[in-house]
Parts: sequence; C-alpha cells; structure tokens
Amino acid sequence: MTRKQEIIQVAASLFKEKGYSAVSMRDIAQAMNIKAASLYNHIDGKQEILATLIVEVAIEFTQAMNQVISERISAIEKIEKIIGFHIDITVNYAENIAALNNDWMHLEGEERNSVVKMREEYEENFRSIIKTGIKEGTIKAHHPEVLLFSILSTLRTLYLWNEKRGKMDVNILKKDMVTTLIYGIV
Amino acid sequence: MTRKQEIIQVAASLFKEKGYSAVSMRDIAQAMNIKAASLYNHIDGKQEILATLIVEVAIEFTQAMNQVISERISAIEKIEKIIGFHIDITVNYAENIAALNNDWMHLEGEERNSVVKMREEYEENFRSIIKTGIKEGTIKAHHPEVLLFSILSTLRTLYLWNEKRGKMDVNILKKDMVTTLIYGIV
DNA sequence: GTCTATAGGTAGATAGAC
DNA sequence: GTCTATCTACCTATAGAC
Repeated sequence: MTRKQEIIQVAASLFKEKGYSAVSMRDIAQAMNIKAASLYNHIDGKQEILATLIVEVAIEFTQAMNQVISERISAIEKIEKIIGFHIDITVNYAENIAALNNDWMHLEGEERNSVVKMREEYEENFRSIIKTGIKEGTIKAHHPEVLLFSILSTLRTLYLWNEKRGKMDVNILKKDMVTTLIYGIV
Repeated sequence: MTRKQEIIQVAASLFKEKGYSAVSMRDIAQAMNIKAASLYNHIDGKQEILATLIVEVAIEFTQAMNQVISERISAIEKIEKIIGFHIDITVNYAENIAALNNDWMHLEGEERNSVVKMREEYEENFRSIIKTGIKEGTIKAHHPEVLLFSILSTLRTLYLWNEKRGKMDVNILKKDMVTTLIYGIV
C-alpha cells in the first residue's frame, strides 16, 4: 500500500461519513497524524482523491455489467447476476460507492462527464434487460421504470447496510436479495 | 408564504442539488437576488434552515407510521399503506427528504438526537410489522432485515425519481410500487 | 427588508527548510 | 516524507445605515 493509497483510503472513510464537501484536507491529514501540507507531496489535491475513488468503482460496475449482457442467459438470470455483482462490489468498495452515489456532482471537468455517461449507459443496459424480460413474458408487465428504479435503488444503497450485514454470509445474502427483489415477499 | 419560508424553500432546493455543506449563505442569497447579510433578518443561521427542513419531514413520517400501526389490519395491508404514505410524502417534501437522507449528520445539538431517535423508532415499527407478517405466515420467512432494508431503501430514495415520474399518476405509481415490492417482478 | 463594511475563522494549496 | 509559514479566497455571522 503506497502512501498515496493510504491517503485515499483514509479520505474515503471520512467522505463516506460526512460527505466530500464537509471534509477538509486538514481533517484527512489529522486522521493520518500528519499536517495538511504533507498530503500534497503524494496527491495533486482534494479533487484527485474524489475522482480516483469514483472512477475506480464506476469502471468496476461498467465492466461487470458488460460481462453480464454478453452472456447468453435469460433476462431473469441476468438480473440475478447483477444483484450478485452489486453485492460483491459493495463488499469491496463500500466507500467508493458512497462517493459515487453522494458526491459525483462535486467532480470537475472531464471525469464528471465520463462518470455521468457510464451511469447512463449502465441504466440503459439494465433497462434493456428488463424490457427483454417483459417481452419474453418472464417479467410482469409493469412500467419498466418502476422495476428499474426499485431494484437499482436497493442495490445502490447496499453500502449503507454493509455493517449490519456483519456476520451474514455473502452467498446467503445474495440468495435472499434475489428472492426478495425478484420473487417478492409474499 | 413568509420571507422566511421563501428562504427555506430556496435553500432546500440548493441543498438537494449539492448537499448542505457545499451550499453557502451567499449561494442562497444569490438565488434570491439579495445579499447574504439580508438573510439574517429572517433566520438565525444556516443550521436553522437544515433543522427546520429535516425535523418537519421526520415528524411527517413518524405521524404517518403511528397512524398505520394503530390500525387493525394485516401486516401486508400495513406495508401497502406505508408504501402509500411514502409516495405521498415524497411528492410534497422531496427536498426535505433529500436533507433527511443525506445531511442529517450535519445537524447539531438536540435536534440531531431527536431526528436519529425518530428514525430508529420508525425502523423498529417497520421491523415489527414484518416480523408479525412472518409469524402469521403471510410473509416469506427471509431474514427480516433483508426485507426491511430492501423496501426501505427503495422508499427512501423515491425522491430521486420524482422528476422522471413526471406525468405518471400517483395512484398508478402506488399500485405498481406495491406490486413490485410485495409481489415481486416475475 | 436590504444594504455596505467588516470581523474572525477556515478553506485549498504552495514555497522552501530539514 | 514531513514540517512551518503563508497566500488568497471564501466561510458564517454581526453592526449599523437607509
């Protein structure tokens, strides 16, 4: 773990807790027991930390989604796989996801455009899967947007739940999440 | 609409867009075409705006939940009612909900304790309803926490979806949301 | 109800010593 | 790799005139 990576990790934890704008370079430095000026020997600035965190996890989601849509499986199976990789990525990138969800609007320049575009393409891929399922007759013919929103909002906020999960096994969680989101609660 | 209410409304819109910490009193004043100092003739400070927004909607949710748990209906019917009032409150208090979800940690003093307590009691009431449904056999015997999390995370982020909803009738949305969350998508 | 002026503090970031 | 010192800009909030 390089010093730069340490800084980013400490910053990510603080960003998750209070949000990007409420965390100062002095806060990050204090959490590492150094002075704020020392941070600049390793990073260009606060903005670089945010961009690193968000772009990293946005690429993870994009790649996982591209993998799923390339497979020759049913729409329902694709959604099951999406739920699965959301849980996997959440376990490994909880702080990055917090930044992606809550602080993407504080990204500047080309990185912001890039992340917004990845997000839109991600949603469009998900929407296509749902529409395919409805056409096939395997998914109930609701408004696709209601389904998309409902599933995605649960998956995107999984990171908030990562502590309570605690002792719960990831594979059991995946099974339960699939049952709940796809087959309902009754 | 008093001048104070105007300020709170304008601030709420900016808070929703960028978050409490990223919005300055100068931003709020500029959006009203006045100077920042003029705001203080109507409000005590930035913190009062946040507290007003969050406490107002937290009380709305608490009262709606108390109404539901007092009714002599089944667990499933109670959850249907909860989905309903979340949609109603979201339509009328989208900006307040954004602040409650994303900026509650920036509340200071007794108001923060109060809001956290209301949130915990709300979740506990919801959890009890789910457990009752499982005991009655009307709800599948998952881990109650997975159900609670899944439904609540969708309902809490409804405010993000309030624009796309657009032309969609509220009652149709309620019916679709109930079907999706309770009866699944297959 | 709004203004100008300003106080007192904190922000991100840089220069240069060690 | 970290420090002290510092710059410039912005922050919340107040005082007092109109």
